Amino acid sequence: MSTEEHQTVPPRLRELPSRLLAQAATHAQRLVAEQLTTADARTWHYATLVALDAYGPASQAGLSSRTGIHRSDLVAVINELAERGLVQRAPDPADRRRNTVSLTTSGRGRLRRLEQLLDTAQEELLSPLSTSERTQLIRLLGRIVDHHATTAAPMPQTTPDAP
Amino acid sequence: MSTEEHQTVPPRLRELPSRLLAQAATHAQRLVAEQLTTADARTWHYATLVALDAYGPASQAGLSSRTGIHRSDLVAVINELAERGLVQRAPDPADRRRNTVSLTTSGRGRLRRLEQLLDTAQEELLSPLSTSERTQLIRLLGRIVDHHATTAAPMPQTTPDAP
DNA sequence: CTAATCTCAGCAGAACTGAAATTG
DNA sequence: CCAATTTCAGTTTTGCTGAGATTA
Repeated sequence: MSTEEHQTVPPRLRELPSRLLAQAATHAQRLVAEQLTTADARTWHYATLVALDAYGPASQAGLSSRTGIHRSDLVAVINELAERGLVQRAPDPADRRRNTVSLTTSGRGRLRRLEQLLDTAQEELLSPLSTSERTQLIRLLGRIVDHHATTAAPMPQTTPDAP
Repeated sequence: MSTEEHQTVPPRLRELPSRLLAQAATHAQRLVAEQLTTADARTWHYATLVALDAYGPASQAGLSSRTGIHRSDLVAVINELAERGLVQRAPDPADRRRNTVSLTTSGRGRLRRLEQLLDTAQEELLSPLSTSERTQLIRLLGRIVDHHATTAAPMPQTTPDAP
């Protein structure tokens, strides 16, 4: 979606929730990318580091479901993080199909830096809102996302209930 | 952004406003596209028809700023709408660089149909929210979008104030 | 044999860039 | 000569599909 509007836009269009979401998301993505670029990082890098920090070493499949990064794209993300010395990728001795990905010390440090940059971006994004409006917005968005994640949930990688 | 999450996602990630926006926007886009596809239409078709209905015939440049569709992409959109007999494209006699695009009768009828489909999609999207929560969400998103549209406003096609 | 994991190669949609052709 | 409009060709970015190789 185009992010710019310098002219009269029909109100019906301007107030369409799906369009407002698309535009707000575009601005958010831009602000986040601008911040992360200053540290030579991208959003997926941040998501991966957070997941590793929160739950410890994991296989790439595990990281995929914890971050929402597609299994196919994780390869490149881990490559980039490993190049920078932020994570370590080692074969899992218990199951040799898997790689165990773990956070290095400098990865943990980098995560703290990215947290700061992310905070800056969120602050810029939400700057027109008061504190209570921000929490309200987060609550409402969370309800929408939860509803459509659990409702329209398509097949997981491995059908979770079928025998 | 991946739209699926079947596992534990770190709370820090789950509650990140920029991520919530991205996911909500993805769901919104999917729901809207699903509806519009049943009438062989896409979001840009709807936006264009709305703008023509609201402000009357316009050049493609005018439609670009009223809908947010990139000038380059409007060509294809108008082609598709004209193929379906929903708009008419005719050279502007007053300024022969321009095409005047206008809504046909059947275009007006199609717009009413697309309005219904859009309403359905918005209803699905916002179904977990009460009426007052919906208006609250729209208000908050509108504030964010307005702020970043007027604040970070990059150059329009034609600089609007420079002499 | 079936299924999970990692990897790669490539597709599809969306938004944008740059430039040519025409006209003001 | 400069600017605006329409159009086209191509790039970039993103999430995805599909398949091969390896191991459980």
